[in-house]
Amino acid sequence: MPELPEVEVTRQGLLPHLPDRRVVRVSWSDKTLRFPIPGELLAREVSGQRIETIDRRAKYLLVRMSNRAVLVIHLGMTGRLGLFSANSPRERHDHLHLLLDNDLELRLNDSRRFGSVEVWPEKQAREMEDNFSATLGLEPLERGFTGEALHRLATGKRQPVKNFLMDSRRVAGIGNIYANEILFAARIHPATPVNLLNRIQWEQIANATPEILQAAIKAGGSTISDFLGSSGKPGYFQLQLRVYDRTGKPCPCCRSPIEKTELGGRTTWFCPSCQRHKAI
DNA sequence: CGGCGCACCTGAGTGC
DNA sequence: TGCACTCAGGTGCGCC
Repeated sequence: MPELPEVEVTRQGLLPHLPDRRVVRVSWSDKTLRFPIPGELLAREVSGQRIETIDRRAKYLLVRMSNRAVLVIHLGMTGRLGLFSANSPRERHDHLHLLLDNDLELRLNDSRRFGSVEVWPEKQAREMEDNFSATLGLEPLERGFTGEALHRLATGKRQPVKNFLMDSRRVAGIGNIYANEILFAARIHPATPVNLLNRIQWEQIANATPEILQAAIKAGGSTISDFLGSSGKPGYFQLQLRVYDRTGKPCPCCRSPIEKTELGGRTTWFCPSCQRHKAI
């Protein structure tokens, strides 16, 4: 569900409210998310601590505590993280609650339970974060995200470029919606094997990616069925989607009907006329 | 190592 | 109204 823009919108929504708040009490459901919720660590490393800040790496939110422990939250397909009045009723599928010292409660709701909650204890946080980050690829909104870097990452690989963009070990934060949109913007067919892309095409991808992601963040993310920002408001970028879930609708550039296919087990949309294997 | 299929879950939508 | 079926924004495992 949430991809980089939705996770970033969540982070930015929480940022004005979390730093300097103390976590008064932590509670959690007994349901297993992707992993069991680490109750003992939450009680020991998070409860009672002050929140320093909230960062994002790939699609993970990193809540940094004053003792240097880190609460790591992934929203999976249906996760939402938001602040609520502490005495408001909890909802079905609320799995984690952090009561803050201003009578607000940070709550994680996740109906499908593909999300995750982990804690890096203060003593090992540094090492665990380094190991974690080492498994993740380039951040699309950071300086190193260049055509040249992408080209280098793809050398020796033959996977379809869409799968490459969605492979978190190479590129962080891009999921199915934005992979489709980025390749449309770059005018590249999603099935093109990465070894066939030339340097101009990598530049097109490197340029289109942050453009699309920033536009989505600005619009508050995409609310397809259930994404809500931390304020409980939906996003509006779905109104700007040009190929995702638009089978048969006219391409915004050439009016050809958008086509649907499957790649890596994920539904894939593209314009058969604007996105050809051999561009330029 | 690379790439694929599949499993993990609930809920919304569709068609009969 | 109800039932059966399909599909969904992610990730990581086992397997070839």
